[in-house]
Amino acid sequence: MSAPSPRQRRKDARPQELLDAALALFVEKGFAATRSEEIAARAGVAKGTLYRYYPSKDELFKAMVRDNLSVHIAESAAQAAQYEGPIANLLAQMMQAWWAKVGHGNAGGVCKIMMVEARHFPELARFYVDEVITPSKALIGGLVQRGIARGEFRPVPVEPTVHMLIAPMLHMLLHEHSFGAHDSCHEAMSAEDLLDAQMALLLHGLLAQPPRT
Amino acid sequence: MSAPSPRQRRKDARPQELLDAALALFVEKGFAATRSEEIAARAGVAKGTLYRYYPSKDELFKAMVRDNLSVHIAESAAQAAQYEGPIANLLAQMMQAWWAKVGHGNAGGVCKIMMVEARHFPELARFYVDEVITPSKALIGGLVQRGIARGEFRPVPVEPTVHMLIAPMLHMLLHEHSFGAHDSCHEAMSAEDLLDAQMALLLHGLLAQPPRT
Amino acid sequence: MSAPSPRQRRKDARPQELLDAALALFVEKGFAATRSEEIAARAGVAKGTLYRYYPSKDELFKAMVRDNLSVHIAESAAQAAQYEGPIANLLAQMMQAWWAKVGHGNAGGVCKIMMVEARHFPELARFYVDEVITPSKALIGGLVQRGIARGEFRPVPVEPTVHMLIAPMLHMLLHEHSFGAHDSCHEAMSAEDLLDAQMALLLHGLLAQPPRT
Amino acid sequence: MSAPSPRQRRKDARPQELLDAALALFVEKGFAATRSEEIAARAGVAKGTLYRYYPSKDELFKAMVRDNLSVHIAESAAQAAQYEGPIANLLAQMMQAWWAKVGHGNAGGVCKIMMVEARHFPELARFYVDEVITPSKALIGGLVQRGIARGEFRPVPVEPTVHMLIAPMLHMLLHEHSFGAHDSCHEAMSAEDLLDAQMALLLHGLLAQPPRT
DNA sequence: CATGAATGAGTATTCATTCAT
DNA sequence: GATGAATGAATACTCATTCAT
Repeated sequence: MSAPSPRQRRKDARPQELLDAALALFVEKGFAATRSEEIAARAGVAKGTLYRYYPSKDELFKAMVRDNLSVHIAESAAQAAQYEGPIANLLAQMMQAWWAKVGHGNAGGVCKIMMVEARHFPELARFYVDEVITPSKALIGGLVQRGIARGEFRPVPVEPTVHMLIAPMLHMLLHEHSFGAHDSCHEAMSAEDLLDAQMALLLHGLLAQPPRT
Repeated sequence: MSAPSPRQRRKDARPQELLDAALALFVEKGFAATRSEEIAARAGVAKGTLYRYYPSKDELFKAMVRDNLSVHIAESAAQAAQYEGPIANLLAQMMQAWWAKVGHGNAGGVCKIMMVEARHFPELARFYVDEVITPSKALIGGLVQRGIARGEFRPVPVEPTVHMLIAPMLHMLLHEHSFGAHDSCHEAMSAEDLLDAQMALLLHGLLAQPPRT
Repeated sequence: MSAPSPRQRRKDARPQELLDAALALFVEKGFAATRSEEIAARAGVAKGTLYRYYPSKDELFKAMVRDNLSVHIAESAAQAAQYEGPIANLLAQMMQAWWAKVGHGNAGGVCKIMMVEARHFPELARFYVDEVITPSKALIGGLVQRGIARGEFRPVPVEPTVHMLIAPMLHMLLHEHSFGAHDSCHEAMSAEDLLDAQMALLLHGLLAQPPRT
Repeated sequence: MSAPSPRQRRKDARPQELLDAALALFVEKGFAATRSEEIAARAGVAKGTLYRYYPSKDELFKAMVRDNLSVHIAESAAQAAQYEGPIANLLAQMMQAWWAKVGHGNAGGVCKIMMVEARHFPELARFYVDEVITPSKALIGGLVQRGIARGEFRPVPVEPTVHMLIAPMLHMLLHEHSFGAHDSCHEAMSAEDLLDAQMALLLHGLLAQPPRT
């Protein structure tokens, strides 16, 4: 019944604090170049303490990835199921939402780091494919099919269309994480505007009745 | 007149052999996780021999990247300058050619590894942006503008269109290098067919007078 | 109030233990020929532990030199300032004291090793010149001048006299450290007796009124 | 009967050229810090060629030391045996000659390097003691005794006197080689003048009838 | 539980030495 | 003989992990 002591509160928050620290540092410097002591320090604990929560650097990495995946997919799927109206609008809206919530923030770094470390963590790569990539494609693919079914979209092949919807965002994400400091092509346009324009371009090719330009 | 000795022949080939070994291993395992001795072994020489040709692992990495870049860009630019006819055809053809020559083979790994290691080699990242990314964008962007100018394309904004043309290929490349072993979505379609379909989709949105489907 | 744990006690003693081990080994085998692991082993710790205390072999060397210098100079200077009486006696006494405290023990090895490694550590060489050699010469030179001023010594040139006072001791020191095992000339006379005799000889040339032999 | 070809002449000179290169580099940088390739380069030959003349770096070092020792001792001994006149003059003259021929030039570096590397080359240390140190002491000691016998010197103990005659020169030699770049005390006096003054001081204590100052 | 001192396996790099040409 | 390409033993240093306090 007694309220949790500050110490207890602290302790309960530890795993998440470590995960957050790991996320930030792994994204910034990569897995190999991040020392476990740095992560502990950033989380405000001593080196040894980290190992009370995660038995190894590898396990911490896996936990960090799992913690940052599949956050928004179920959410988006539910949203999509309920939605009624033009699919094109929903797609555009979902892209913007994903960029705002995932792509832009640190969590987007997980996409990059998964790509980088996939070879080292095959188990995690499979997990990522099964839990993130495949569901995401299924979600988008389902929407494309709904669009075709309701006559909104032309009868395009689904898989390439899904790729065309996903690729630009992921590419922007990776590019910013890798060359953001060196390629200042985005001075003229914000990432959001760029996404919008890309979406418009794609939808123009997708819609059965393109808007008059 | 004297024929080069086998030893000499061997010596002349060494740098390229080391570069090839480095490419394969860096792509497969990442920079940090690749031991310099492994590279030497794969090139069929002893540890110390590597250092006769490249003074450090870092320099070897840089040489490897430089060796695999700027090979196809000038080539494509020349081809584009001479071309007369529908831009759409040229674009489609260039994409296929790039995929066949770069994306598919080991050289494509350089794109992945640059993305992965850019943070560790800022100097190299800048080089890559200046020598590869910027020229590539300029080339594609120029073609898009020619297409618009000759009335073939709708008056779309150039930059997002360039992204839409580049992203799918790069995304496929990275995806295959990272999750190829785990994501078997490509069983049904070959990468080439996928690219074709993506291109068709995009061009449909791009062309002033889309073909009747 | 809490007693320091054995571990803590150990930790506090480590730096000195490492310094002592380094002194012994560097003197015995030279800087380059001493492996850092040997030093650690001699101090009773593992390789890695050494690097917790000194960031590199170079820094360990520097710390070791600093730890063994400037200990006796200030002491001797104070002693000299207070002294009243025949300078000759003071000089003789100081020589004997220096030999007993520095020349004979391990600390004397620092003189040898500084001589040996000065080329490799120019910064340290300057430190040694400024902190040890120059003050020592100043101290001895001051005493010679006092001796001349009070009519005890002939009006000899100061600098050569200082050299004549210092050289024999240093020469003995270096000789013992280098050839002690091979040159058994000292069987007949102890180092102390030899020093005494050398001193007597020099003073005989120095004193305005030599003792009748 | 045919005159030796230039190539032959070159070959005959090789060992000495290698020895000279080794001397210069070992003195300048120390044994461990001198790479055998540097020595070869300085002698104008390739790395492998060095090993045709000396089977190892160690052997080259030993040969270099032997080549530079015992050059002037026999000579001086002969000179001393013939000499008639005041011993003090002979001693002063021998010191100056030794400094000019050995101490000053590169050959003097051998004294330093012997001191440095004695522990690593015990066999060489013994050789040095037997061939250089002991004969030198014997030569000087004999002169001191002659001086005493002919009433020129006071009846001083021989061994300490020998030390007092040798130490200043050796000390100057070592000091210059180690701290020459950092200790500019010799600005006011040349080494030769310093030696002269030291000698005068010592002789004043040595002579039965000191000159009136 | 938390800590951080201690550990030692693992790696990049150097350089004396060999030997095919 | 002379060369210099190739070798691999040797070593400084790092950092994930352990465990006594």
